[in-house]
Amino acid sequence: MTIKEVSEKFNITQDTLRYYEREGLINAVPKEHGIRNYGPKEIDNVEFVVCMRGAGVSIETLKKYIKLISQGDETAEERRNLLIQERSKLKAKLEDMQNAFEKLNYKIDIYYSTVKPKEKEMINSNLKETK
Amino acid sequence: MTIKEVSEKFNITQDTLRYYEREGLINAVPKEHGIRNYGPKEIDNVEFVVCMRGAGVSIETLKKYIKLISQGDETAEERRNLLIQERSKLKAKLEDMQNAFEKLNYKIDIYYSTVKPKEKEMINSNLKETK
DNA sequence: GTTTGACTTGGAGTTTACTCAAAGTGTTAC
DNA sequence: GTAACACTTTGAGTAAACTCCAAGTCAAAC
Repeated sequence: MTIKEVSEKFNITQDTLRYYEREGLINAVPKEHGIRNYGPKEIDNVEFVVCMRGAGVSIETLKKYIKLISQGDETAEERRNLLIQERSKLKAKLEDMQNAFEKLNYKIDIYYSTVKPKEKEMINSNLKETK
Repeated sequence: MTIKEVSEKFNITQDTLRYYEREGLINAVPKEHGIRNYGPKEIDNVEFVVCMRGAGVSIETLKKYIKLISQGDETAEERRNLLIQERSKLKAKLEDMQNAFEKLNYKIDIYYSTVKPKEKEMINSNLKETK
C-alpha cells in the first residue's frame, strides 16, 4: 500500500504519516526503490496510532509505547501500566465530554423554544445564557 | 469572588482567566479598585467556558458565541446553529474516544494474561501488538 | 529522451492555547 | 510608614502537533 492510499484510508496527510514515522510512532516502513510500501503490520500500526491520537493520547506517549514494544517481552508489564494510565486519562476526558454534551443539549433545547415567535419574549427573559 | 478563588474553583490559572477575558470568552469582569470581582453571572460564564474547553471546543468558537450573545436576541438562531454544529463535532469525538477506550480495554486484558508466566510463551506468540 | 507526477529528504514555519516575565499599583499586617 | 502580598497590565515566549517548502529522485507515458 502506498503512502497515498494509507493517507486516504485514514484521512490523514502524507506529511503526518512521515512525521509519525520519523518520530517513532510508526515503525520504519519498508521501501521499494526508496518508496514506502505499507504492509498489514504497518497498517495495523497506523490504525492504532490514528485511533489513539483521535482520543488525545500524546505523541510522546505513543512514541514511548512503540519503543517499549520493540524492546521485547520484558517490557510487557510496563506497557500494560502505560495503557492503564492512558485509559484512566481517557475515561476522565470522556466524562468531561459527556457532561459538555448534555449541557449543549440542554442549551439547544432552550433555543429551540425561541423559534416560536409568540413565546420569544417570555422565554428570552428567563434564558440563562451561560448555564 | 476574587480571581484567585475562581482559579481554584475551576482549577485553571489566573493567567488563563485573564487570557479568556482578554480574548472575549468571558465578558468583562467588574472591578473594584482595579481588581476583578466575579459575580454569579461571571462565574456561570467561566463555568460554561471551562466546560466547553474541557470538551475541546475552540477558543475561536467560544469567542464567537459569547460575542453573539452580547449582540442580543436577533442572534438566537445563529447561536443555536453554532451549538448544534459543536454538538455534532463533540459527538464524533465522543465516538472516537469510546472506540479508543474499548481498544485499550482489549489490549490491557491481553497483557493481563501475560502475568501468568506459564502461559507467557503461548500468548505472546498470538499477541497482535498493534491491533 | 523528456515531461509528468508521485514520491523522497531535511528543515523551517504555523497554529492553538496557553504561560511567563517585567514593571507597577493598591491594601493589609506590623 | 514600610514590607509583604495579591493583584494589575502589556507583550513576549513556549509546547505540541502538525504543515509546508525547496530541491531532488525515479518510473511510466508519450
